[in-house]
Amino acid sequence: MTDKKDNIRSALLAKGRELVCAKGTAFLTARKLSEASGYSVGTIYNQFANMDEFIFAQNILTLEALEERFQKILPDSSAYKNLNRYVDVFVGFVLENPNLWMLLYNQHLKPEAKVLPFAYRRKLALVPQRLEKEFAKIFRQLSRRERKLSMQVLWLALFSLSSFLITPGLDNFSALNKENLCKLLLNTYLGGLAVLKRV
Amino acid sequence: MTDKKDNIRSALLAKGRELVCAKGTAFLTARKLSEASGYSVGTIYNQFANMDEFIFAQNILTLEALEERFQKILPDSSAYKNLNRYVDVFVGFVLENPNLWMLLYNQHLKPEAKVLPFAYRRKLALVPQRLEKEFAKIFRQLSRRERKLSMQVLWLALFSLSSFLITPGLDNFSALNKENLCKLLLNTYLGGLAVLKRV
DNA sequence: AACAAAATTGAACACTGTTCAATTATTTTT
DNA sequence: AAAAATAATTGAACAGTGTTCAATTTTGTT
Repeated sequence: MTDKKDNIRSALLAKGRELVCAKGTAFLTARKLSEASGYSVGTIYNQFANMDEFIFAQNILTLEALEERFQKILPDSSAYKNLNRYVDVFVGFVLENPNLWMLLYNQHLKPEAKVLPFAYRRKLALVPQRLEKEFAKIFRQLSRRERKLSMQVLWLALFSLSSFLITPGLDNFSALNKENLCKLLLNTYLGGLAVLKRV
Repeated sequence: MTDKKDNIRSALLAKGRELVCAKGTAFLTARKLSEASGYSVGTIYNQFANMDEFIFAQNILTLEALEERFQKILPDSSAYKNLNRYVDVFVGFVLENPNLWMLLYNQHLKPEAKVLPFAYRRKLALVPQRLEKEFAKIFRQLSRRERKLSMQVLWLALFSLSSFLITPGLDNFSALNKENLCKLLLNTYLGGLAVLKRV
């Protein structure tokens, strides 16, 4: 019973993922998911409290897929190189899965979504935590507080910037490819920290 | 006739602005605007091709209000101070008008809105243009191309970060107030450019 | 005053998320 | 194996969304 329930849940998530990837976030509606999956609208609401919860479940899968890519990275002795590699992988993932990432990013901007679900927030926090480890190697002299702050600002900037990477509006910036956009931000910021904090 | 038409247009925009400011972007619907303004739904569509166009007209007003604040700034001899002042005013405006800014920012993330209207893009471009003037004073040695690139990255980072300033999700970052979040990004980035480009 | 032109209207259409009584399927008990 | 109890699934119905357009009302002209 729980088995079958999970199967339906998984099937819905898989079909929903397919829909989003192929046609975009606007196509992820209860009825279209119902049609595509073969399950009725009511069944969707049996498995998920509402469509927002469905999207959060989807976003957790997205973050897990990103984590998998991070885990494949072979660590270098240089923290700078590692950070650049992380950003590379991050941007690569976002650009390869624009619609899934849009689905994720949009949730953050919804005025209703006062507080993001715990499970989702936990998964999301894993990304900057990875960066932080390398970050700490470079800025040992900084106080714990200062380091955390600087890292948070960097991550927020990269994360929010990621939304623009998958927006047609960015196509004006033809001079610079999108991977380098983020790496320029990263390295300039790191350089600034190094000089301003005299590390 | 054109007079009255403009009056309706202005009245609709004013009421819509009121609605957004008071109740949030979700309350800006054709019917609610119709009720609040006293004009029928059809009249709204007589004045604006669709709700998106209404929102763009609204966003242009928002950018003009921001421009007004910029114009009030007394220029300093230090370009660094001027840039900090601009960011101060920018962040201040965003925080004082969170719902209007949300309305603006959201348009950029809509997958349908392939290309933003020319009039809107022009207004939006005015903001980084202001920053660029001060930016150029500091980084004279940089090539035109390099300067433009660095400036674009900085502005994109600040602009995208602005969306987070008005998101409840950012409340975790209690350590740092939101004004300083952006100024930390600004000054660290400027410091990084200065050292990396040996200016 | 009668006509012509323009502006305004709101019911109607197709869509959205969500609910919940009725149906169907499954499990348990007799 | 049949009957009863329980659980899962359904889709019509409700309230909301953007948008259209024939019918009405208002305005301007002859």
